[in-house]
Amino acid sequence: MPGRRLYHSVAEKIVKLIDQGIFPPSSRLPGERELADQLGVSRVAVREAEIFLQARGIIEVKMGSGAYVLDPLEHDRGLPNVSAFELTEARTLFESEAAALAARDMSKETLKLLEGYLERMGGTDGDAELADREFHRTIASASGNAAVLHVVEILWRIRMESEAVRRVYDPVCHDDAEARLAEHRAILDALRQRNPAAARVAMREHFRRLIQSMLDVTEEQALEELRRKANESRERFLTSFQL
Amino acid sequence: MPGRRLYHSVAEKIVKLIDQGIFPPSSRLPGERELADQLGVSRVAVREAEIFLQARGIIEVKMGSGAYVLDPLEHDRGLPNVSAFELTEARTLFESEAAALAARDMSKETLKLLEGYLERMGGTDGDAELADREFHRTIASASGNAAVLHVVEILWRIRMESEAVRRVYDPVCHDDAEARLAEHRAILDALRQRNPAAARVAMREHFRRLIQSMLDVTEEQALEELRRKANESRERFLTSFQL
DNA sequence: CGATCCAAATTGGTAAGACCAATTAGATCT
DNA sequence: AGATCTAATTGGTCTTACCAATTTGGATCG
Repeated sequence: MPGRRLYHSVAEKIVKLIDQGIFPPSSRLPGERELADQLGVSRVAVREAEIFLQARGIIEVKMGSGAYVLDPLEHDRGLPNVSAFELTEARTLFESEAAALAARDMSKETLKLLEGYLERMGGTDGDAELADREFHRTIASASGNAAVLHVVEILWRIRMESEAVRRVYDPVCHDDAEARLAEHRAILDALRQRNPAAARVAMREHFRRLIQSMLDVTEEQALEELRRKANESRERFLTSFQL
Repeated sequence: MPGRRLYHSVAEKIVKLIDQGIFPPSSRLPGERELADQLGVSRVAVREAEIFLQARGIIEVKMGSGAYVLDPLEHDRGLPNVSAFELTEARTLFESEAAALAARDMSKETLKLLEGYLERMGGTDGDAELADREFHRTIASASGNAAVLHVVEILWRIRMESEAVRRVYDPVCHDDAEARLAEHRAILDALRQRNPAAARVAMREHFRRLIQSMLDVTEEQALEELRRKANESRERFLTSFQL
């Protein structure tokens, strides 16, 4: 199948242009007739390619308007409906077990990798979140169990891509860099000692403090919401009085 | 998008016929011209629908031959490359934590559900595997944490759909019904006592015995492989001698 | 009677052309 | 400057024609 039909090679060419940034997310592809001209195929082949790409969630076709490149975030990514608290509780339970498993057999190379991520987490170049993710992913990988790694990767995908989770995590992570760094250092120390129980405890401690910070932030968000509603009531009352 | 274009409604009609079992996996759909007649649309609309369904991995189109319904197992399901042992180790760590979490607050309804699944697991109507899955899923659901449930569902999907895992699990599960039932009974008892530590231990014990059985099976499989290779060598030697 | 071969039938693949439906852009009017 | 209208541009559906690949059925041969 792949590559045998004309529409498939047309689709591949379009995807290449998207990947090269020539047509970034939200941009509009040339019209069917123009693309057919440029690629030296019939309009049917272009239409078929675009149907294929639409089925794959890569573009969206609008009648009379054109074909638009979808932002990858607009795909259905199969993310569950999970709150930040639920995610953090799950991470507490599962990532701590991954850390304990990894601590049994740490290599020098892995420890050096983790040290490097820790350093980047303390940096100021906006790379901290990615380094954080890689720190955790490296630990899961060091467990030597592909299923464990897969689960940790899924948890991190939820953390990075779920709107509901980000709304709570982002303000917390904005304010807690120092505590987070210290906790990750403690995790690394336990791993360096190849002490599974210590690694489990250090990882759980990290998430316990994270949940506490999240409670602070969500309380602040709830207070902000209450204040907003009180202001609305005040304005409505004054408006009624004036009428 | 959905339902707006003709090809989309054609695709939906085809999927309905597949879901109704009228065109089961591996069967061949009617030809484009015939489908176009039956549905009262042009052949182009049928082709477009089939391209869409092919992009979704639901059918496979062969030139000169026809469109064939794919077995769902032939999709790319995004399954990681995980061994049966890795999966079981991960389940040991993670499902035991889910059970401990669920044990904190078990409802009468959930316990009754679990009892029902246990009964079906002991039955002889080939329903045991599904009941087993639902037993575990219900526990994860009783944890009250959607992220935990999501992880357990993913682990079960790997268990059910990964060829490598099934090759090891199936012979084990064929032989160990009695032990499995007893272990699940122990898990249910711990949950009934709302004892998180006991639930964790019972779940881990279930997997410890499963891993032992898996070791037995894989040793048998390895011996079988050695015998097969020895037979091949013998046959090759005899053939050479005869030439 | 079974196996083989070959032509015809059937299947999907590609294209051109016609016309309809929806949107956008530009011109005109107030 | 904003509103309205029209033409241009866009995608949507269909018909027709012909090509490429596979399957089927009948004829022939051993």
